[in-house]
Amino acid sequence: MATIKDLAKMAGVSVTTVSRVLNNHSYVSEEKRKAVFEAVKASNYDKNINAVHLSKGKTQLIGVVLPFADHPYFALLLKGLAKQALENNYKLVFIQTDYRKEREIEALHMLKQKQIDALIICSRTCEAEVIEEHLPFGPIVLCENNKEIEASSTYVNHYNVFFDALEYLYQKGHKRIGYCIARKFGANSRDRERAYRDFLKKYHLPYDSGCIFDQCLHVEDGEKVVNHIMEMDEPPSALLVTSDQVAAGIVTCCQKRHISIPGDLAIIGFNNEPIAKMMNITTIEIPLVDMGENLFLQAVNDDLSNKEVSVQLIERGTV
Amino acid sequence: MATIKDLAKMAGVSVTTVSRVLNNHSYVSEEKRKAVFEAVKASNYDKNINAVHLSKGKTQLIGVVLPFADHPYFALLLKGLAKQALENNYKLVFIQTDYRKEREIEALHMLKQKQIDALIICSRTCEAEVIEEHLPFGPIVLCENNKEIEASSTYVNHYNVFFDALEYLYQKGHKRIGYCIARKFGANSRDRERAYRDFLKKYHLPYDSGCIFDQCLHVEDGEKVVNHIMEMDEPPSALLVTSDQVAAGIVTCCQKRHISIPGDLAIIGFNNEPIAKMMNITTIEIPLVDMGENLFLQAVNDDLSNKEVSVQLIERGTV
DNA sequence: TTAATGTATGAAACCCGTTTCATATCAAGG
DNA sequence: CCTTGATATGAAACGGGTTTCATACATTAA
Repeated sequence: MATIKDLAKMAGVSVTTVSRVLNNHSYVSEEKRKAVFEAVKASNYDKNINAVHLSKGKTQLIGVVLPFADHPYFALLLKGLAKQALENNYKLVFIQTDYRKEREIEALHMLKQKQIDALIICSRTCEAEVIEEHLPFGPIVLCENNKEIEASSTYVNHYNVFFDALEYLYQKGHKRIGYCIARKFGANSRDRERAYRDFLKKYHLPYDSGCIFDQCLHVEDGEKVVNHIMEMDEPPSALLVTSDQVAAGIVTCCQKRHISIPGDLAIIGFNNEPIAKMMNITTIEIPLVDMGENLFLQAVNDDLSNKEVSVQLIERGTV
Repeated sequence: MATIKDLAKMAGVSVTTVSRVLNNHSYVSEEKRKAVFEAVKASNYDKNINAVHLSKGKTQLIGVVLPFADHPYFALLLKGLAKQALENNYKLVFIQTDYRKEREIEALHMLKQKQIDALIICSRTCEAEVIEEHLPFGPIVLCENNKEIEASSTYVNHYNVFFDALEYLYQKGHKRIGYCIARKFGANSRDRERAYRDFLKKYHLPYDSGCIFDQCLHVEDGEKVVNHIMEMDEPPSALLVTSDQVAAGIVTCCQKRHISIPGDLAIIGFNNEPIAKMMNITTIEIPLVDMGENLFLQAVNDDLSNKEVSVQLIERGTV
């Protein structure tokens, strides 16, 4: 491949002038500009973008950390991220962690190594301190309600959302409510557990860890939950299910087993995924695409901000 | 940030020696090796990876072109890609095209600019010639049955698969069969249309463009299909649906409308997505994660290969 | 004893752009 | 006529690594 030096020789100008032409700087005569463009065409020249990156200290690359993409929650966040990346002339580096710390650290490392200009962590596994250590190397944006870390974030207030949803079910007469989450120890899960405990305390209801189902992510996990519930002495009469995928699985499975919804079991899903509409599942809509877009913008605008997004209960047929 | 020069000064050695230590080359005395490591620790040094990229002419970055990730088909491909990327110490650059040519070209451009070492195109929109033009700049891997382009590929033989599926339905007594696809003009869709026409010819059945539904991607598109079918004078008795998402939408919608499946309408889905199992949908399993893995490996091993993967009909309750 | 080989180290070239700085011309303003 | 500012251009430094080449000493084989 030709280099900028070759172009300079071909066009009979200095490399500086070539660079100026290629970057649309002013103060270049029309004559030389033309000569450079002709050389570009003749040699099928293209920049070695790595030289640009090195020189500028920027890569127009933003890292995105998420456990996996084959779930609507992350796929929709990613969609929003990708949309803004495109509009702002950035590319995304996709870092799939499977919730493994070392992979998240690898992503942080890319920031330190200047391979990416900023890092967006859609779901965190590392300790807060590890994140903080890397803050000097570039913007890190989080998708959680975390005031402890000095970083921008876009998040759902899962404490409030959960509490409100529990209240809603309580008003509908439910006294024994359970919930399904993806993993026990995420930041969001902890907020939800706090809300759950506070709710139980408020109404003097007993806490039963058997009503909390974790590892619930995909449609097929709904079946596990239903199987489990059928074996319980005192099964919950209502379930908060933090993904409509799982909610859909539960509803489908209950149909097979002739468990009436909402009669025997009420369900509130999350995210308002398309399947929730199709299956008439009551759900809490989270504007995931918007959140993705906002996360991206926070990553490139380096002033700190924390944005709480609002969610909406969509009442359908499962409560 | 400290540079390799600073380290050299601190450790009292040359930059060459520092580089050797950092890259684990032999022929460095234990004494100097130690001195360098101490300097690294003391200065919290890390490489500027862009300098490495420029120097080596490689970035350990592989571009992935796909229209969007919020669909199991692409999300699962991506999962396989990400798995192998991790194992082989590469990162993926995620390029969402929404099937827009200019974005695909941008991805090809990244290859020319050496920002990525190879490009994997999961779903192509550009003309073959555009791809071919970029072949000199690095490996391009395709996810389609294309012998015309001199590139590696991993693909499903959609002609055969479609033909076999149509035969299967024909043996079950269906004479009027339709199908749902995502977009009319992809490579896969053309193969399928050929199979469809050949099948009709073989059994002297009439071709009716009204039995072909495109823009079918998500669950909610299933509803559109059902609405359309209900208004047809001669509706198909069976449908090949190239995504279980849509198949699930159709099944759900038919339940609401009291259309019996498979009685009034038989359905064969594609991909064997989890929802197909939950909803007992007959489907053709495509090993998407494996395909993703293979695509990745083809991208980094630069010898050409074309791998046809085999699929499997999973008979369940919708035929 | 000598030639060949292995070990150890550093100077300098190289990868390929961007940017600063110096220099020069020309037109407008005072 | 002189100063100032806009226009135009190029040499060289810079970003920060990797790699080639040259050199030197210590072994080892012949």
